[in-house]
Amino acid sequence: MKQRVSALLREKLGREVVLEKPRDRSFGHFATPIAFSLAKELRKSPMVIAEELASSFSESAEFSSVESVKGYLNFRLSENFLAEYASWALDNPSAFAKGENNQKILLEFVSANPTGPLHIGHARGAVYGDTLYRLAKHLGYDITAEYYVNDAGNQIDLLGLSIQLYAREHILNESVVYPESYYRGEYLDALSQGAKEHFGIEILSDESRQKELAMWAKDKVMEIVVDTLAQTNIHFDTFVNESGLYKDWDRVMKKMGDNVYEAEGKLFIKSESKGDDHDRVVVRDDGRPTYLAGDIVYHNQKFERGYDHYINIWGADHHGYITRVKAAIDFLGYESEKLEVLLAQMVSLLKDGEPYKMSKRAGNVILMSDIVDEIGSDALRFIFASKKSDTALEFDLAEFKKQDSSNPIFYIQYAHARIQTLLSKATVTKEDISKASLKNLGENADTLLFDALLLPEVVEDAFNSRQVQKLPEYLKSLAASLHKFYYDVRMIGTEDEAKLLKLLLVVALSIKTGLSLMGIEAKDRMEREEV
RNA sequence: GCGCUCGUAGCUCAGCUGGAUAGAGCACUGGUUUGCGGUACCAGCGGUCACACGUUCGAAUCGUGUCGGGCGCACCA
Repeated sequence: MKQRVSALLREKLGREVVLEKPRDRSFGHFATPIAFSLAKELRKSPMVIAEELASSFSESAEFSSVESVKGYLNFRLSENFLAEYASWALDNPSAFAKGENNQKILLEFVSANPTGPLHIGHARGAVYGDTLYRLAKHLGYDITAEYYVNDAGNQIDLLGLSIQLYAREHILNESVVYPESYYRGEYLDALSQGAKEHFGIEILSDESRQKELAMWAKDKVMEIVVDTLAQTNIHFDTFVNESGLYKDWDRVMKKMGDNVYEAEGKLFIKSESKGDDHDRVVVRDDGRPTYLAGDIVYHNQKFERGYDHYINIWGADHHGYITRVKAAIDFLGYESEKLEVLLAQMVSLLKDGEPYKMSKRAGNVILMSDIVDEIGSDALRFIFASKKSDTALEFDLAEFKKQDSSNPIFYIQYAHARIQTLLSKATVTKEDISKASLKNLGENADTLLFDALLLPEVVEDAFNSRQVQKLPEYLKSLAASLHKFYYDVRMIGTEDEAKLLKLLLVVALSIKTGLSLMGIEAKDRMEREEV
């Protein structure tokens, strides 16, 4: 709709025009303050310009009215236009709100180390990434969801060690002296039991076999990770293992040319010349590559695969890392502007107002799977998608267990279910409904119809701005409009039943489509809580 | 110290490509149809949009500075 209006204005004025939603719906469906910016160049008052523009639109079929108020230009879409659009959407539900972009995008997210289960911090990036992914797909982008598996380096050695430590204490009943850093958590129990069965009990105490143990275990951990993500409707198209990338090492270094140099027996990249604080070590003096080394070969491989655009979602604690990776991409001869890094901020949890502490050292990490068990995948997704990803978030678990309007996911689901209930009570046939006209519905209904048809704009805006919270915000307000409408207007058994139900179908379509873009399935009825 | 980021109602957060009286939910107070699920709806209460200066016809939104919170400043990942 908005595109249509924009296009008309562009045609008329020969320039892009800012369109906004008026705060007060009585002003119309769309508005633009264009007259203010024209005032200077035309040397006329904004009021006069707006008047002139308004009258020039009087012939358009798309608008029922175009008015100028205090210099603003307010557009009201015609019933015909809205009705036709809505009918089209109902006839082509799977095409509703879709777009026609064909850019190839590589979206990398989660990429948690395969050394333990996902915790609550990973969940935020996971939900954010998957929501972006769904939006992009819907808009027609050729997008690939990728998980980078850091299965090389210290953390993997540490995994082998940690399993042995755990097994020695709990399976072999030895007394163990713990080093400064190692992993802990319940999952080690399953891993050590599994290792015992797979390799035999000797591997649990043979230090020379730690690597072998770790390489086996990291695949098991990835199974846990993939499983947790699947619980939340998150799936990846591709997984790239860091360990498989080093065969290209020499070739990649050659590509970097003289942006790599040796000093003190180590290999550096000249990242300082690209705005970094100082040059970074890529290979240590003992020959072991650093974390950055892995990212260099990985990003080289990404760019060799040839996408139009790259998006990485990283935890906010990695933001200092962006410059380095971009520097490396430049050195490799690619355009680092094609890489967009989005940061997901920290999450802190409350339960009934009390902080829910997460401490790695004590091993009582809050697992993503625990939260899913506690409040369900839908609520988890909704919470994380509802907040701007780049601000720290605090939320209370208890709020999302409530079964009433204070719980937004419940509220939206209830709106959808309410519509289904009404449809099941209809005294008219499906055919009556689909043939019904959406005209002459009255003002309340027109407003609701317009709100429901806004989804395409919201989807596009949410993706383009990378602000996925716009979608849940929209769904909340659409649900509110629906509940209010339900309260104000009696539908079943009235003269207008067919057309009103058709209107509700449009609302349901929007809600259902919107929820599915958030990885949430719309419900047709709410289960009453047993009291 | 340097860099990034955030500071909007008692709480959790929207709004930020500058635009018409600053929004929602929670909490608190009070209401609601002799009707489709009251698992809902309405109203009230509550704000110097951290502060200052600047740009502009117009600033919560842009710029600079100050204060405050978070994160980062590894040859750890």
